[in-house]
Amino acid sequence: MLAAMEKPGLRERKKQRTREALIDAAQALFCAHGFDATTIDQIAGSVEVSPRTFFRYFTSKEDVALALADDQITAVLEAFAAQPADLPVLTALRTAAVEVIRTYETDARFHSLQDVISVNPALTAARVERATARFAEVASLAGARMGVDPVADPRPYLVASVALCAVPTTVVAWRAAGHQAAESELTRQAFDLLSAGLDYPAGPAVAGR
Amino acid sequence: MLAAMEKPGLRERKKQRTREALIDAAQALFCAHGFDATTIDQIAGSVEVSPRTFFRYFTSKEDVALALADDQITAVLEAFAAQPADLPVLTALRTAAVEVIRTYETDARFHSLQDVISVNPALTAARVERATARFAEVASLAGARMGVDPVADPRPYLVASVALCAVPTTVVAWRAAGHQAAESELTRQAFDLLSAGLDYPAGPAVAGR
DNA sequence: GCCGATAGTGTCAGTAAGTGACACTTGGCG
DNA sequence: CGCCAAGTGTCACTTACTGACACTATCGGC
Repeated sequence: MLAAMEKPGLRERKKQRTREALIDAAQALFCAHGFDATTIDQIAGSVEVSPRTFFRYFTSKEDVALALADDQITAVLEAFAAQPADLPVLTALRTAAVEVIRTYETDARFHSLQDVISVNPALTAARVERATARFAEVASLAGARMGVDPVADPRPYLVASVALCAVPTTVVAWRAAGHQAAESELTRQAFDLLSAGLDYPAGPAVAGR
Repeated sequence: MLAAMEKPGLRERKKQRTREALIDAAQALFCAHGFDATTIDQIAGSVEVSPRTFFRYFTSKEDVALALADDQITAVLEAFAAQPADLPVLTALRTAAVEVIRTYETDARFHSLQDVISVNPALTAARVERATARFAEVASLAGARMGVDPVADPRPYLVASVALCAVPTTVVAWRAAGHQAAESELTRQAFDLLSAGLDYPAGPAVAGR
């Protein structure tokens, strides 16, 4: 079960190359013309592959756009599991998330794709959908960390949903509003605010609106 | 601008009836056969209207399914604005959300539609999309309540995204996991946990996995 | 009560996503 | 070489959704 580092055979490697090529082509086209304006025919065409074949690699147009986002979630999961066991949940999760985002932050391809996703509401929502599909995994890890049963206690689920869904969404909204701070910094900030609790008291009336 | 309670004319009323009829028909069909298995032709047909006309009332199939969800968000917005100004943000938002959900909780139609949405990932995602579109409104209200500028301070946005996106998602996940508690109760609980902060310390190792 | 502007609807033709069936090509292997 | 199966292309099809244009029914003024 562990030994699988063998060179995977010529066929397998070709398949992998096709997959990568499709992702690259899709990203390039999405960045150039936008998500909606790009057709499957174009993506497939620019890799010299039939549209039918595209759908043998990706279940939908969204799928190819979110391939990297999926990898990112997986990476956060792994980093979360690797944190020292005595850390409070959100602290561990924050550290994991920030670590992962730091890794991607230098990747130009990642950034332009990030923009493509942020700009398109349907894509943004689809990313949340992907995240939702993995709540159970995060909740399970969080529950173990807290020493509670994630089936009996709603808190691990809440932590998972906030981390996988609210935090990235907030970051996107915040960026879209014109604040160009680094993703990792915004993420760290969001987690810290969540740690402290969100029930801010009423303040003095603010001038203007 | 205030006087608009006039009987809106025969034409307008007919339009409204068609809209309601389409929503009802769609809901019935969705509940009976599921979202994907229901076609626009069926919905339009059962109201004796052309498919083209359907798209003059709703921009998409999702749109008709989420018509009620939109109303719900609007209701929460209004209830939030109506809360006493000296309440802490999350407390006010929690009260508003619980009030609204209580209202809908007795509506059988709402419940079956809720199930239709939860069961379909694409619909769930679309609902998140709708919620995301209204972050700015909630953030603005929250900012005013906190006495801070929602453009300069990320906290109102965080509150908005958690309330509109993470909380309902958690509730759905929690229900899907088999816990049949009332929506309003789960929502209240989620808000209370958020108020207290989520950074739970590491606990003793839990038996089982 | 007639009549013209206009809102609402139907018809038709078209694009694009996504799927199933089947035939073909090509890598892996005796 | 020649077989098997994975991978791919082709074709035909369904369905969501859109634009153009013609038709019908309401509403306003006369």
